[in-house]
Order: sequence, then structure tokens, then C-alpha cells
Amino acid sequence: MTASDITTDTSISRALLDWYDQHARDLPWRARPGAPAPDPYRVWLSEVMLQQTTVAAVKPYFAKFTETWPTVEALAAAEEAKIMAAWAGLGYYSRARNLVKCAREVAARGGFPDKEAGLRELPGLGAYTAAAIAAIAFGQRAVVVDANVERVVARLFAIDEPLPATRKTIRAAADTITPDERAGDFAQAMMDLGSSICTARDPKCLLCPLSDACEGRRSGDPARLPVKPPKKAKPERKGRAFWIERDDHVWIVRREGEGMLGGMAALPDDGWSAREDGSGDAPVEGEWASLGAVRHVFTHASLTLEVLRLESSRQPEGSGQWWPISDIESAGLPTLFAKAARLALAQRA
DNA sequence: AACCCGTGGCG
DNA sequence: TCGCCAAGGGT
Repeated sequence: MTASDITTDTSISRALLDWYDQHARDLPWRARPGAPAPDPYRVWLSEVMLQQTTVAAVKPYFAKFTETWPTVEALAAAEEAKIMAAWAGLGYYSRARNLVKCAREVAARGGFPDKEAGLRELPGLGAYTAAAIAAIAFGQRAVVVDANVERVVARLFAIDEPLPATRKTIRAAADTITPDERAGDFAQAMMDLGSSICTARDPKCLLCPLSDACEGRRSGDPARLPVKPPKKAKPERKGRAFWIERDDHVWIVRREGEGMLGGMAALPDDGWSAREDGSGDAPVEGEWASLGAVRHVFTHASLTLEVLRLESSRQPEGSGQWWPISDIESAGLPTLFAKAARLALAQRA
């Protein structure tokens, strides 16, 4: 093959699949290139975990979930609180809420749909994930577009209209290079290429199997693509969390609803949110002692959370439970409240 | 369309 | 240090 051969649509997918056959990452949820399709349950679970989340962060969670719940039926039968606790620390908790709903729907219908349209109907599966599962687990041709594919395609075709308006154009371009066979390997190859070669800040064009066909490289500055809109400023918020202790137990509540950290175990707090500061008010009267503060950065707000401690013989109002402090690690606290707990424990010794 | 939703690593 | 970024989905 010569450089001039890499000009047609099929030559791009062929060059990429040849590269993938040599350089595919070995990941726990992935089959070897060209091997039979992996278990749809494992593909689905990994794809949901990987939404906006790095491979390194996902690996231990994937191992824990598949060990605890080896099948979608096992997951469907589990207590929701157990699943939420197992997800704690991974972030974007609506994914865990939808994971439970999806597992139960799939178990009830006797398995995953094997077509993209059917998968798209399941909770937590959007355009990307439905296409990815259809291609990777069921061998269907599907146009799989995530942030890696957007970046690779925007550079390959030198598409320089800004996101998100240009998404349709990028998807159409991705469609033209998606092969009829091995669409799952092709999708994973695009993502491997995007994560290791065609990276956001420092594309390594000298190592790229598609460099001869790349208009972005020819333009001289592929790193500028895709063009992204400016980010909004991140507001600073203040709030308080309350460590209520009794007989070596701490009062743990479960956050309501589908908002921030919804459904997760937590310490009681003063009602802060990404939109506004907390009231500062404690949930019970008493001699509160400040333990200091923790800092935490969310996607669209930064928070300084003061942690206050109280020893109380009385039952706080509202629902909750006394959790043994020696076993606080298993309470399923998301990272913000795990930080607060760590602060309380540090001053307890 | 624009906004909300976590977390940790990296340059 | 700090802004950017990551295998997005729901509303």
C-alpha cells in the first residue's frame, strides 16, 4: 500500500483496522481483535462506566461489579442501595440509577436487544452507547461517535466549524468511513487512536496510521481541531456538612431525587447546591464544633464544605441510620462526603 | 440548544 | 497551580 492508496473511504478503515490488529489495548471488557463478540452484559456495563470517565478509573469498578454481579440477572436482583454504594466514587450517579432500571428491564425481557434502535430505548443508553453496544457486542454496523471519534474525524476531514453545531457534519463524515464488517473493532480502534495518538493537546502524527489521509495534519495545526466553544465560569459555593456521632456510630442519610449526588449515602448538610450556598443551619440543636473544611470541584461549581461535629444522644429528625464508624468505608459515600468523613476521622484519633 | 451532572489525572 | 479533559445522557 502506498500513500496515494489512502484516499478512499474503505482504505481509511482498512489502515485503521490493520493498526488496531497490532496495537489494540488489552482491556478487561474487550475481546481480542477479530475474536467472537464479548458478553453483552460486560460490554454494556463497561460502556456505561466509561461515559465521561477514564479507563484507569473504570477498571477497579468493572472488576468489583462483575465479581459481585456476574450477570445482568444478578445485577437486576440486587438491592439498589448496594449498587449505588458500589458505584460511589465513580461519579455521575444518574448512571447508577439508570443502570439499575436498565438491568431490571433487560432481565425482565430476557436479554439485551441486539439492534441499535432497541438498545437506544433503554435507560442510560444514548446515541453513543447504543451504537457502541450494537457494534461491539452484536456485530452490527453502527456509527459510533464519542469525543475521540469527534476529534479524529474533525482532524481527518479538517472540519473547523465549532462544536456543538458541527456534530451532524462530523457524524456524517464518520458514517462515510465506518466499514460494513468489523464495525465494533473499527469503533474501538478509533477510540484507541484518539486516546493514544490523536490526543487532544498533542497529536502524535508521526505515529498515526491515518496521517497520509489527514487533512488536519496537512493544514499544519491539527491540534486546533475540533473547535470548541468557550467554557462558562465556575462559581464558588459554600456549605456545611454535619458529623453526628453516638456510641462509635455516625448518622448517615440518603440524598433524595435525581439532582446532585441523588440517591447516594451522605452526611446531613445545610442545603448547599451547585446553584447556591447553604443556609449554614444544622439539622439539630447542640454544641457544634468545627473540624475545618474540605474543598471539592464539581463540573460546574467549586465547593468549600465546612464540617461540624456533634456528639448527640438523641435521634436526629428525618430518615437515616447510625453507621458504625469503623466500617465507614463501606457506607458508599461519594467522594465529597468521603473527604468530610476523612477529616472527621483524622481528628478523632 | 443549553444546562445539569463527579471525579481524577495531566501539562 | 489550575484549567482542560475523559468511551455522554437526560431534560
